[in-house]
Amino acid sequence: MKMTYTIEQLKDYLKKHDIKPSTIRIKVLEYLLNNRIHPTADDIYQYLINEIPTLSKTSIYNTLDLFLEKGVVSTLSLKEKELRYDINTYLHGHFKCEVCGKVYDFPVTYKILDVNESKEFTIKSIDINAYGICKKCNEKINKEEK
Amino acid sequence: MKMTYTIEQLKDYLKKHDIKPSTIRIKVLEYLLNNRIHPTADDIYQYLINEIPTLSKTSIYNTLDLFLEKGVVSTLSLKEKELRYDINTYLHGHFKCEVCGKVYDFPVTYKILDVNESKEFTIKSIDINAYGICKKCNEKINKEEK
DNA sequence: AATAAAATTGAAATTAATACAAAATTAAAT
DNA sequence: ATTTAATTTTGTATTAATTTCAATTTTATT
Repeated sequence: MKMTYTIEQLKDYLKKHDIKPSTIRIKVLEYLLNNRIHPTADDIYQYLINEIPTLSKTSIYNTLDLFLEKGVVSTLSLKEKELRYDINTYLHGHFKCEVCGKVYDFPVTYKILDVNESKEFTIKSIDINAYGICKKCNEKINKEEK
Repeated sequence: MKMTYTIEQLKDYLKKHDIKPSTIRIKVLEYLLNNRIHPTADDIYQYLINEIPTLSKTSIYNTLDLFLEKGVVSTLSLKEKELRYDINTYLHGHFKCEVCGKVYDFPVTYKILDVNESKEFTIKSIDINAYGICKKCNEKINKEEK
């Protein structure tokens, strides 16, 4: 894990989002900023239990719920049992490879928001999720077929 | 529930999708065609248990898994615990009202598929999910504020 | 230091989904 | 038509993500 943020930077990040910093909150934020893999609550827990031996799963859920409420993270729902969390709340799409399970980001242009023209709904957020096979897995499959 | 399909029509629908018709499959299909509310497995079960008293939840899951495999339904994942099922597999978006919980369809133009330009992924399906407040709930909120 | 407020923990409960063997039903073969 | 084989359905048990909530611990305030 790349360590690119100082404690002070992490604290400020939380404060700017109206969140009182605590050890767990700082560690969860640090994990999210340094591991942009759309982790599940359990991913975060499994990593941080090494750093905080008394850590409970509930604290991870509490922290993520707070982050969600304060707009620090968004959630992604990719037809899996587990919710994933994304520190990147800027408009972008997600692609899930059905072979390796990896989730990639992809750019989305604002024209998608044409949807918003409708007077029927007040849209607060939009998710664009694609499913298929990533380049790596495609190449692997092609090799095997030869 | 509007009854708009004959048993024969339902059977043909299944056969065309390479599914051997059975009582449960016909009833689940009928429910999906007549109740376009993006139901969960439990929604379907709760309705059909009245018609088939020995029905088991597992049969609903088996049936829906088969329908999914054969392309009769698609699933939607709306940040809820439960998966929803949609008999409309044609490209369209989903809007979930965060107040009343209702899920609406909305039209999506093909230009969204520009995403596909990317050489990185082979895209098999795309989900476009929006979240916010529906017209009805908005009007209700406005009334209460007066 | 005492008190109040907030955060964290841990155990239990909830529940959607899955696994799988037994039972029931349907189809095929004799 | 009866037996056999194949398929479908059922029911129980299990798994695992999330939630609930009271007790404990930590942090902030008087």
